Amino acid sequence: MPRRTSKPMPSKPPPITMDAVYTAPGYLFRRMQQIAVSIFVEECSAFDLTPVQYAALVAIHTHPGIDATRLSAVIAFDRSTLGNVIERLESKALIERKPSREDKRVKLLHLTKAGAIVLRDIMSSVERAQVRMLQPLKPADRKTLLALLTQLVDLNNEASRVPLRAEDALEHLGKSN
Amino acid sequence: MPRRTSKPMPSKPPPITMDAVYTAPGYLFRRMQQIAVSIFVEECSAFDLTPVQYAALVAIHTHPGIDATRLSAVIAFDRSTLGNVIERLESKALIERKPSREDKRVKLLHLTKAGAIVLRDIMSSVERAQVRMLQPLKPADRKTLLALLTQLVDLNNEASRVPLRAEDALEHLGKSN
DNA sequence: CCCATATTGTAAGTATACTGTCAATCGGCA
DNA sequence: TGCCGATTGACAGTATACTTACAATATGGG
Repeated sequence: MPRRTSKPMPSKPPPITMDAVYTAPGYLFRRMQQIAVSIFVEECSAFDLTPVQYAALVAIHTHPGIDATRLSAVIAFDRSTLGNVIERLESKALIERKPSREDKRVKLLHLTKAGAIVLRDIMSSVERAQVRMLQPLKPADRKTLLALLTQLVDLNNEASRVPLRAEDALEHLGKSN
Repeated sequence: MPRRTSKPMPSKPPPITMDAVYTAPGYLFRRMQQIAVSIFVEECSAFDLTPVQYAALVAIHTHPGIDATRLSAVIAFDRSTLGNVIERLESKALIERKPSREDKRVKLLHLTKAGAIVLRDIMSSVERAQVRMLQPLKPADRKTLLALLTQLVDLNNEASRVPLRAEDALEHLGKSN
């Protein structure tokens, strides 16, 4: 009697169903990202800031005088993408870009007064959005998911096109003007 | 002695650190999505298909003769976004769009021979990509994460701008030509 | 049967998120 | 010191992902 496991026969591939999409981690990550952005934008609609713009503001606040390349490493964005984000934040007068005196290539980033105020005021809305994303889960499950996700993102850091390099942010200290 | 919890004093907000970004679920979802796309594209580079295009191919294969609006509900994409995706798949000759006889507004979608072959051949690469995304976790943790994520996406379905409506796919049966 | 209302695909506009490429500039090494 | 390779910000090009708007078409109620 031919045992199924004896020799790897050129067996028929399984039929393709929607499960090939619905149960794939990649699909779930994409869906969850869509949902997260949607919730964020809704909660923060009064501030007209996207999640990406918020992250950039926080990073510039935390690292005043950082340049665009280092900023991209600190929040794990592509340098090209970040260029546009910075432009929009500048046109909304939330940040300033001033040329460095020591390196004529770089432009140093600072929050404006308006930027600091917006950042301070948006925090509670952001917090509400973050809570809402996980709300449907039981509290213990929220912790579990967050822990596993943190772990997975960290361990997969190098697989990303733009790995997070939080340490890079420190390099600009001591240089700047 | 003034108890901290007695009356909601106008207390100082906590200082803003990068943790306001790094520990936020929304940020982790975005990072994980970046990583997932990166791994998918890498594993499937031989096929020149994006994750979104792959999902569309599977759905059209599973629901031959579906129209664009119903397709968007089945894979939870925006209708506008899907228009461009369909265009690209058509220009690669992986799908066909033919006008319906009963409703002059709709265009019915079918895989071409080439599309069916690409879909069949890409499956193993897709599978490898999905495995790689979760690889860094222990097997038990992979199951936990996947279960929680599936649950969360499902429970948050309505929070998304384009909720998944898998049942919609059935409506086109019995109508079509 | 006719018209108000809804649906369908498409298009324009904005915002990520990448890939390249490029000129200006910088830094280290011969 | 002078040049070569690396870095920096900018730009062009592609692909999601959303918004609003619109014309063509369908449908149901009066």
